[in-house]
Amino acid sequence: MIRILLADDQALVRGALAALLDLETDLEVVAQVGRGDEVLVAARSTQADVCLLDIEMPGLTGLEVAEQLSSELPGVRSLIVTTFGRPGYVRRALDAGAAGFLVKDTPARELADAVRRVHAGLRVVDPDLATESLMSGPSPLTARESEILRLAIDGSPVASIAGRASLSVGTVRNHLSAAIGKTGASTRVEAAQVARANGWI
Amino acid sequence: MIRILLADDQALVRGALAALLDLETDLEVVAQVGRGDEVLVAARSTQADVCLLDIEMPGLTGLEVAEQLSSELPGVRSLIVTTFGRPGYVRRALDAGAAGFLVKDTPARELADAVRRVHAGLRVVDPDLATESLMSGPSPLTARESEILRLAIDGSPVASIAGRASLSVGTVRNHLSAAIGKTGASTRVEAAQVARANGWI
DNA sequence: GCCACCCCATGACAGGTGTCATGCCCAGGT
DNA sequence: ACCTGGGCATGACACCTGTCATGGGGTGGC
Repeated sequence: MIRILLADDQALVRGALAALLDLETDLEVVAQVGRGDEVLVAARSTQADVCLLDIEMPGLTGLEVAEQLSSELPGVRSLIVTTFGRPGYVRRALDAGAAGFLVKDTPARELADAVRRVHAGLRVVDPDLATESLMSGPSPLTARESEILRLAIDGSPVASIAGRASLSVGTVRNHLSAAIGKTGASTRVEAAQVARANGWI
Repeated sequence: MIRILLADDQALVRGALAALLDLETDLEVVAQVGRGDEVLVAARSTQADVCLLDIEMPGLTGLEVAEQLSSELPGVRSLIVTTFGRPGYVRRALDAGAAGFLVKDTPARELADAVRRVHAGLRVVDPDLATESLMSGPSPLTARESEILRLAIDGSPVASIAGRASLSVGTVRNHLSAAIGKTGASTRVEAAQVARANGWI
């Protein structure tokens, strides 16, 4: 019997996935949490074998949780299950020690198999996504550029970004200009969206 | 036996919801589709009683589908089930003839009840969302302003927006300026995001 | 008919933005 | 020690943007 922990911030999706997995006789959902920072303790106390992690969660992201799990509970295997198939996410997930990566529009019947494969020690990655991930190499952005882009994505003026980043307006403009060049965009907002679409931020 | 049609673009979520609903003895999922424009024919051919509609789908949005259903198949009742609890969405959903509105972070056990209530002819609306929807009145934006904001949300420069809208740059700037004023934002991108968060676009 | 409201457009102006050149500091590699 | 590359900053410049005033055309309500 494979013991599964479900982490997704949408209760309805969480419950539905539980119903789906419980249909399988060799799978058992032993815990459900709605926040990233609740996964570790729940995984420990319920002795879960496999953790299904959404990426976008309050508290910690699924990627951060995967990292936490692989260092704190190396026996537990993480499977990222997320809405967004951003190329960079796959790389970051595997770097974080996740054993698999599925997008939510894979057929429902494949989920149980993916869990079994992950539990058996195999890597499970959406084939389309894997190739796409290899195509669009690693992030070309420096750490600072990524940080500034995250602050720029809401369209706030440069002065506000500079304030939040505790940098001068000129420096922020330079980082943004560099990011705009690297992403092929023509405004900072476009650049931020390109970066997000690629999973670079 | 209540006959249910599921429309959601994420196959995994769709399958999981089907598993959840099929646990109930009085409910039966008779069709699953991944696109908005496939709902009508599927609902007709399977004689569905209740349609669970996600809002964000390729083809047609759930709101458009609800409108279609209420005019073409008045006997079929629509229940909007979506990730985003934007205030304006509730109003638009009910205006479109939907019988209910649920966000995906409601507890899983409530879904079956919601389906039964909708089938019984009752309205089902998330209570928090209902009040929030009443608080933030209808959209203050004119049709043109909404259209321009939709084009502005990706951060493209005004000239590009003007081109796509077949308007002069000055006119676009005026519409944007009006929208910025009405939304309380300070840039067009912020204004577009405020409008999206409120379900105005 | 008149008024209110919206759409479209133009022009002018202040301030914001992206680019570029230049320079300093610091860490890592050779 | 030297060089390279990133982070940080300044200043200058052209261009883009948001605001405002103004005007013409259309539509619906009184």
